[in-house]
Amino acid sequence: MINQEIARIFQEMAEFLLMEEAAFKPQAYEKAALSLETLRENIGEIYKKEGIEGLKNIPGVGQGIAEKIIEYLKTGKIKEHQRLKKKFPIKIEELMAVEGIGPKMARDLYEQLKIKDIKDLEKAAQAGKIRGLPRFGLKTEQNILQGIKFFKKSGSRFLLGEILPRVYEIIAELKNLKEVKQISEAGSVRRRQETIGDVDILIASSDPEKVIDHFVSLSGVIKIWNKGRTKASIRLSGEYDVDLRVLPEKQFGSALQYFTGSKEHNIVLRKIAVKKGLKLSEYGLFRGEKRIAVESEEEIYEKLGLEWISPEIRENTGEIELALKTKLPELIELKDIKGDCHCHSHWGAGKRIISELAETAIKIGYEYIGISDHTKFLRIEHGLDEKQLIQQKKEIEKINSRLRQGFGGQAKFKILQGCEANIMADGSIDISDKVLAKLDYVIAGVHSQMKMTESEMTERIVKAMRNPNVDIISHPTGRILKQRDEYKIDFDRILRVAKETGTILEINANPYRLDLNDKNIRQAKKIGVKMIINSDAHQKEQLNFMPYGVFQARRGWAEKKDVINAWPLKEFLNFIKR
DNA sequence: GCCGTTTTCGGCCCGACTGTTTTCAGTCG
Repeated sequence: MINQEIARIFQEMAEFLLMEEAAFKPQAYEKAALSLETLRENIGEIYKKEGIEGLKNIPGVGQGIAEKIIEYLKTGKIKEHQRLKKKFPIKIEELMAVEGIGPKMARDLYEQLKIKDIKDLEKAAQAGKIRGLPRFGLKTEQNILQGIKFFKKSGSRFLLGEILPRVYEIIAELKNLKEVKQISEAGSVRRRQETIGDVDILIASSDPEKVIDHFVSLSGVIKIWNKGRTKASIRLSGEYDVDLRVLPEKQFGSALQYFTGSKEHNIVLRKIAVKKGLKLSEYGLFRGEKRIAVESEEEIYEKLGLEWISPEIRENTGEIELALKTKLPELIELKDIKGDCHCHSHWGAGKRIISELAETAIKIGYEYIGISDHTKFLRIEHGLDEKQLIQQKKEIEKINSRLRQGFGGQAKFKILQGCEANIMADGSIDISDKVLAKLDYVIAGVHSQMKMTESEMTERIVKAMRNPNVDIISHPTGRILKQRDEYKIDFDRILRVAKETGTILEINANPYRLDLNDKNIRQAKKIGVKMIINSDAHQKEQLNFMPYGVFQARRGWAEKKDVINAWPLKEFLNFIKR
């Protein structure tokens, strides 16, 4: 996408300009880059429709940067960027990925040792050449080697789904201490980001020593990075790090606000504070020397003239502007979810776990569950054919009538029958329309031949959406976190056709998928395409993936009205095509 | 280079930590 390309160039220009010690320009370019990254409309379209004035309406884009955008649109490059690249022919992004290296150090390393990338850097450090440079020393050299080691084994981010359950356990255990007055996760975990670098936990206590002693002796600790008077860092057996900070009780609110971030969100809050003649930091909101808010986040936001903002949307992508006008969306909550429609019973593999899934769903408090097994094209998953689907339908009817008896004849809980059919390369579905029409709903998804061109893949999915029997598209972009990128698709077109045909897009709650992502969700909401949050459970325990889907939906600003399995079952069934 | 219910010029977010330094620049979150 062209927005991302230009954003990347501006980001790089910001780093180069820092190396040139330019004043204020770097921040300007960085701001423009960030703004383009989160921009939903295509920048080329904006220019075509509204010209340079349209570009200048983008926050952080003024005359100068608008002209550079136009230059890129017309010639495919930006002269100023070329000039900087020539002056600093280095892989700046790569070098800065090493912890402790920023633009200035990268510049010095290039100018004095001709270091252009990590390979050069490692060689120089190993040869002991870095320690002799001005403003560098032995310690810095060792830190660089350490940083390279970490960089190499990375993909060092972890899935929220891998980490959050453990965080809940740690919090529950620390809560048992009577010295712990308040406790919360902070940082990207609290914002429910898809992936997490490290975990931040905050505690309010008057006896930090005791709390920290307990913290570093938690089960599963394999390394203690540091243990201070009010903070400590540990590495857990999953190879991820947890930082703890212990604060005086009174400071908990401002510290929680500060350490939750995001950085971009906090920067804007601090600017708002400055404008009001105040100062915001982790120690509180101040007017001069006087602390006017500190104990709770609500208090801080209120004194800044804002509604309290849910952590999931604290990304400075428009939430602050809405909070100023008290117009924040009412984000969907887990308790709004009335049922789960993407659950596999592995019926074709001879398992009969439908009633177990139903029991689990009843325990969760759902009003219905939808069984949607794979279909015949996916042999390896024991996909069902037409005949098996009809047999399964009969069994589900039987279980449903038994359930009704259990509830004294009342239909308090219902099992629906769907399927997760395959969208073939040509866009057709691997189950006959006649049988599809007999099911309560039909999910269709791409499970093969994922390396098509953008137009091929888009047309494939569009054709499936135009099938009147297809209600829902599962994991619409196909990405698997840390493993595989999304398919090449024209998501705008998918959205337009979804809107036109009334097709529902899935928010797949599996922590490895989380597909749609937050940006997709915001786009869908804006266009008015409805979504459904499904666990994609392959065993009954995985029905508990649902919260991750809800977090993702919240990160995409989705409300109850946008998500059909937050509606009463009757409305849901009325909405789908049949 | 951007931006404006204090400004079209003069501002531009905050604090801790680290390593290298005798007072601070660079990096990070």
